[in-house]
Amino acid sequence: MKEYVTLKDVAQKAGLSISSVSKILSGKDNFKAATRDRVIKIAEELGYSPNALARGVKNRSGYRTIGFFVPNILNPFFAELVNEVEKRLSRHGFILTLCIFDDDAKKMSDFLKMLIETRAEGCIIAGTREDACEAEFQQAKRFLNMVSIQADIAGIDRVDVTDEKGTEEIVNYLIGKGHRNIAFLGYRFDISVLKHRLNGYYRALKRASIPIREAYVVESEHDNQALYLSAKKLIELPNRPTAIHCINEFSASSAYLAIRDAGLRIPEDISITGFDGISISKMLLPRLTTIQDPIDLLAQIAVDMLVARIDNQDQSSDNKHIYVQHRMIENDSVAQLE
Amino acid sequence: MKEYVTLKDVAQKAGLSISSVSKILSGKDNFKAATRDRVIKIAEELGYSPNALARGVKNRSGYRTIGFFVPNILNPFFAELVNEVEKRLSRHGFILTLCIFDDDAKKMSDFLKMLIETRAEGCIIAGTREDACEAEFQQAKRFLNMVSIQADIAGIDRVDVTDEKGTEEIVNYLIGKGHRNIAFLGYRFDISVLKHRLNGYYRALKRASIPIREAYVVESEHDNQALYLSAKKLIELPNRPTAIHCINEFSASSAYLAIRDAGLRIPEDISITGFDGISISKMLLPRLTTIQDPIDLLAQIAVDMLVARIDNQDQSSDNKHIYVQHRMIENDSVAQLE
DNA sequence: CTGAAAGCGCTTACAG
DNA sequence: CTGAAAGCGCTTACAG
Repeated sequence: MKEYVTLKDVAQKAGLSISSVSKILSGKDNFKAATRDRVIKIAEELGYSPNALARGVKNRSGYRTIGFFVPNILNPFFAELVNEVEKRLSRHGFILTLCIFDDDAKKMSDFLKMLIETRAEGCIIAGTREDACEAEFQQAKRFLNMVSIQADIAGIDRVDVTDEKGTEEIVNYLIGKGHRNIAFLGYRFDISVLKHRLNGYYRALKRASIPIREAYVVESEHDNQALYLSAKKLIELPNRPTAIHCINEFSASSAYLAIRDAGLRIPEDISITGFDGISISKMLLPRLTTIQDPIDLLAQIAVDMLVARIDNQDQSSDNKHIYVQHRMIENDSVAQLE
Repeated sequence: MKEYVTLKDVAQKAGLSISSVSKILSGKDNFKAATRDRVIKIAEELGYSPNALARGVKNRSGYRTIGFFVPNILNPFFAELVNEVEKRLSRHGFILTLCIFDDDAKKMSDFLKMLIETRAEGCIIAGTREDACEAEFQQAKRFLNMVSIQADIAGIDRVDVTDEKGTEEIVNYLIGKGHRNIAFLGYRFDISVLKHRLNGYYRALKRASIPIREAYVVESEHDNQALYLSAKKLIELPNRPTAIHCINEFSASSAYLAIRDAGLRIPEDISITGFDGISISKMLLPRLTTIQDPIDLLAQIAVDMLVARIDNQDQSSDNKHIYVQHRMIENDSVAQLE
């Protein structure tokens, strides 16, 4: 550890008491301008920098930090979310510390522990797996203000997208275009958001009396390679689907790649739809028909709810659960059948 | 601020002294198993969580944090970098706190101040603007171990990509394909990395005795929209370039969009090249010919250098400057002229 | 096996 | 206008 100058050092050099220097340096003056200026100058010369830890022991006059849990950051959805959340938190004067937990429950619980011991003010949890660290999070509620963005943690404020309705709408749209062999790519049973999206898919099929085919619902890890292989598996099915709805655009982009590599065309051979509305998917050709969710709104609501809790403006004991409305964007990745 | 249980509370309930409880709870025992167990149980019941700030005042037995400065996180290059850096730091037992500074010098210097006051162990700086907060960074060297990734800060360890050579190589390649009207998209004079890339471009042109056209070097802010408009400007030039080398793939993707929207084809009407090798650019169709730089290596070297400084394994007073080798990836975005 | 005391760096009533 | 004293929550020699 590097050497730091303390109040004592400054006081010594200035020939004053520690408490006087403390008051001067934190602007709680009543001192002669001359001595004040002198002290400030000496502090600067010596390179004094207040010890935020010591300060923080007594009163949290120091820095206010918020932890942010994201499953990964390679999916641009989360990168955009981090961007929006950080921007807003820093505007409120908070520091963001990031935990990219990446399916590692130990990492999550270590980080949570650190937030508590370090007396952070709160945390935001995005898209965790179901019951990952559930017990730890429940305990942490006593110490930390918490809100979640599309994550299933009981008893905290929460903001969500209309996942089920959104998926239902776009699958309905596919059905309206004459598709009946519709696959569902990227499912993971342990992520609650995806359960809702899957439900939307089921509901749409049911309404149209289309039987559910197990082979059409493909589970997959959420990295590029796994998604690519899952898409490939779908394409090679004896009963190849005419449309694939992807649980998000990160998955959709892998599907594009797999379809292209198989020598097939979108949408002539296979139609594709997605979910999220992240900026990179504008790169996809043909343009992707998708469900857009407003990432900036998710971030804004989450941060506002959290700040209201921290400031005690919101003291209600029942939890908010806010749904943010999706919007369908029709583009060129879906063919009309027949 | 939430209520926390202290050692005193535990001691009281256990009928022991604070110091005894402290020793027991931090495992520095010599106590009867019975009393130890009792204390641990009481601590748990009460929900005791040690105050890391108080601990940290004396000795940094607590949490070790590293600050990471990135200009933005919407460019997947930086998202991937954050991912790699975070993964490695957490493996070394460090917490990452993130500053997305986004051209905001005030935000940078506030964050730097916070790192120092909070007694962080070091920081990593990626891709800053030239002389943004130069003075502050120089001062901070006294307190913080620092390394940079492609950023120009005097007197610290540094890792870079062979930017100039890489750009020269790919522009040479374009020239070899018969191109002479080659534009350079996405330049910003205040980012030193881009100066090196621009130099590579100039050198290649010079070697082929191609005169430099000012209109072909387009400055642009680095967000999607600005880049799109800059690309558009290039396309509409009376003397339209036959090839555009983009300073990175984030820019290239905007160029793709602009070209497509103008009703032109890649590479038949305009050839495109990029720089970085980020995963999303695999989505581009036709596949982008580009210079790949190994992001994981950049992160690894930066973290290793930083950790060596923190652990005092590296005490050398002269700074390392490591170059990581680029690699050209030939794909389908460049046409052979004539 | 357990505790009293001093100290980390700072702040904040309370005096003078 | 300035300082002595107590305290924040914890740790660590030093005693016993």
